[in-house]
This record gives sequence, structure tokens and C-alpha cells, in this order.
Amino acid sequence: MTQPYHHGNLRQALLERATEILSEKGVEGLSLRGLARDLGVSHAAPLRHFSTKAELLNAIALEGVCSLIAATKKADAQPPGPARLRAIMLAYVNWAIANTELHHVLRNPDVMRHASDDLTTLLASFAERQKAEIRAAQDVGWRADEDPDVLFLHLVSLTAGTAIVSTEEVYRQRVPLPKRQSNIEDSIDLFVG
Amino acid sequence: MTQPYHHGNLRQALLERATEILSEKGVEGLSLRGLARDLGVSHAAPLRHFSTKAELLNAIALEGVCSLIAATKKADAQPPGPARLRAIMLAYVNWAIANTELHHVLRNPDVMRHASDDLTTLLASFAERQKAEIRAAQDVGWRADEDPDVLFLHLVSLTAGTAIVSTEEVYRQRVPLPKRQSNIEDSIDLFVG
DNA sequence: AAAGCAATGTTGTCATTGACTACATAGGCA
DNA sequence: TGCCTATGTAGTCAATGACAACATTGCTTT
Repeated sequence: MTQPYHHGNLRQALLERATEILSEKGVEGLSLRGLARDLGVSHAAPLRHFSTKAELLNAIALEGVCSLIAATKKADAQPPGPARLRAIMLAYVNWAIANTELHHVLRNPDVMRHASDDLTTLLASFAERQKAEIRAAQDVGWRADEDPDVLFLHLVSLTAGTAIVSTEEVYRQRVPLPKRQSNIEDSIDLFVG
Repeated sequence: MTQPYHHGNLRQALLERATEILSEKGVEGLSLRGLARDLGVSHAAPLRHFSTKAELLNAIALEGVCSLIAATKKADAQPPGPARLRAIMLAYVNWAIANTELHHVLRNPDVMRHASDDLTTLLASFAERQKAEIRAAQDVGWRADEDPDVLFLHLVSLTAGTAIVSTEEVYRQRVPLPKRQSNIEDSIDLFVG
């Protein structure tokens, strides 16, 4: 029995294997030729799906953002206001913990440097959605007198910061899990009140 | 007039040029051979000073951490307590703004993956110093009844988060400077009280 | 069903890079 | 003066990204 000429689902296989490699060896350890070897296809086959390494990373990042957006959408179960803000922030941080490597990809300058229009647009719309949630909360009386832009930055700083602290090895080794969770809740409480 | 056989200060020149390249093209755009070309030396000359690309990145990161530590040391002018905590956090964020690229290098997984013992030790000692400052502030009565480890994570989350929001292009484009500064001060106030 | 065609995969090739080795030069020290 | 080490050079090799020319497959359109 011989291998079929066509892989069948090479694009998806590439994305999956690439994500594995990223966890293990990072962007620098990811190579199109290495992926081809791992999947048993010829060295140029990946180019049919991603004509450059940057394009592959882009596709992975795009998947990541979609998954992140989906995760935070669940906060819509809460009514607009501080409760929903809290849910969004929690969802973000929990997503980062559950998808550490994707989170790192999205934070990697070498990836985002080549961000496609699709990707930047999606990220921008995600930011806009957060801004809208801030305004909605203010409409319900939450911190109604403060500057929504500054509140937006607060929210982003806090979620980004707690996500980083929750996922980076340095802190995971240095501080036990329950305390890390306290940090997340306390930080968010500090913001949403 | 011919070039002298020896460059004279190649190591330093490499570090400086490499930092420039990192700002422009990131880690992936940095190559030892490219540096050699830029500095007019042979393609293998850099290897005398940094036997691998990772070692060069490490040296740059080490310089960065030293400079960061020096910047935050100025907070010692304040007496131990919340005032000094505030000064440390402000110094950190201002350093990140003034040295955006070094900050990105320190946050780059592809760099820190190969961190030398020197580098990890230095970073660990920096973290320990922050922890000590937290305890010192508690000794003066600031949040004396809270868990110092959780407070430490708070501090790190906040500084990391505000530093990121202050330096990343996405937010710099989206929110004007004065509001970004309000965010920094408000965020820190929220923490130190 | 057959022809044609686009999608997908392969082989071959080239320039660039990281990394190693052997060799050249310079400057300090016995 | 003569050696010795630090520093720089030239040559080489394997791995990689990227491209081109060719092969195979399966859908589509008659």
C-alpha cells in the first residue's frame, strides 16, 4: 500500500502541526520544510497552502483571534453593565490560560509584524466591541462620569497584564495556582468594582 | 587608506547595530551575516563575540534588564511604602516607553527561550526586589492584611499591562497620548491607593 | 462519458543563513 | 625579541525559504 498522491487535508494538518511546533520551539523553530517532513509530504507542498512562512503564522493567528472572540462572546449571557465586563475579562484571561501558545502567537511581534488586513481588521473590531461594552456599562450608570477611552485602556491593560502573569512560566513557577487565581479576580474586581 | 585588520570595538558595534535592526525588522530580520555586512567585517567575525544568534540576543536582553533595573533603582529616593511602589511602577512603564524595542525583546518568547543563567538570575532578582518592596510597604501599614504574593502579582500585572498598552502600536494609534498617560496614573493609583 | 481545467503535490534549483574549521594578523607580555 | 592569545578572514556545509517546471487528481462542463 502506497501513500496517496494527495494528502487530503494538508492545510488543516499544517495548521495543527504548526501550532504544536510553536508550543515546543516557538516561531524560530517552525519551518515549512520541517512541517512537510512531519506530515510526510514533499518539501514544497506546504507552499500550495501558505506561500510564505509569514502567511502560515497569519492563518494561525487568525484562528486564534476567532477562538478568542468566540470565547468572550459567551459573556453576552450577562446583561450589559459591569457584570458583563467582568465576564468578558474573565473569559479573555481564561482563554489565554487554555490557549497559552495561541496567546503568545498573538503577542509575538514577529508574527504581528506581517499581520494581514483580515487579521488587523478582526483585532480592531474586537477592540471596538470592548469599547462599546464600556459605553454600555456607563449607560447603566457604571463609572458614568469617567472618560470611556481611559476606561478602555484600563480594561485592556488589566486583561493583558493578568493574562501574561497567568501564562508566563516565570510566574507560574514562582506563585502557586490559587494565588494566581486570586490575582485575576482581585484585579478584575478592582476595575469593575 | 585601507580598513584596519581589527575593527577595534566590534562587540559593542554589533550590540548597537543589532538593537537598531531589532526595532526595524524584529528578531527574524536580524542575521549575524547581515550585521557583519553592515559593519564591514567578514561574515564570520561576529562569531568571535557571539558564537550563536541566540547568544547575541541574550546579551542584548541582559543589557536591557540592567538598564531597566537601573531605571527602577531611582525609586529608592522615595521612602519605603506606597510612594516608592508608585515610583517603581512609573519608572518601569516609562522605561518601557523610552526603550520600546528592548522591552519587546524581553517579552519575546523566541529570545527568552534561550535565556542564559545570567539573564534568568538577574530577572529573578528583579522580581525578588519587587516582592521585598511589597513587604516593606506592608510593614509600613499599606494593605498589611493582604497576601504579599497576590499583591506582587497585582503589581506585575499592572506594570506589564500598562507598559504593553503604552507601547503597542495598536493602542498608540487608537488613543491619544494624554489619555494613555491618564491610564497609567489611574491604573497605578488604583493599586497603590 | 470525455475533455479540459484548476487544485494540489513533487522534483529541482538557488540565494541566504547559522555554524564550523583552518588560517592570518595584531597587540600584549615574558 | 619571540611567543601567545584575542580577533578577524576565507572556505565550507547543511538547513531553510522561495521559486519554477512538471505530475497527478478530481471536479465540471459539455
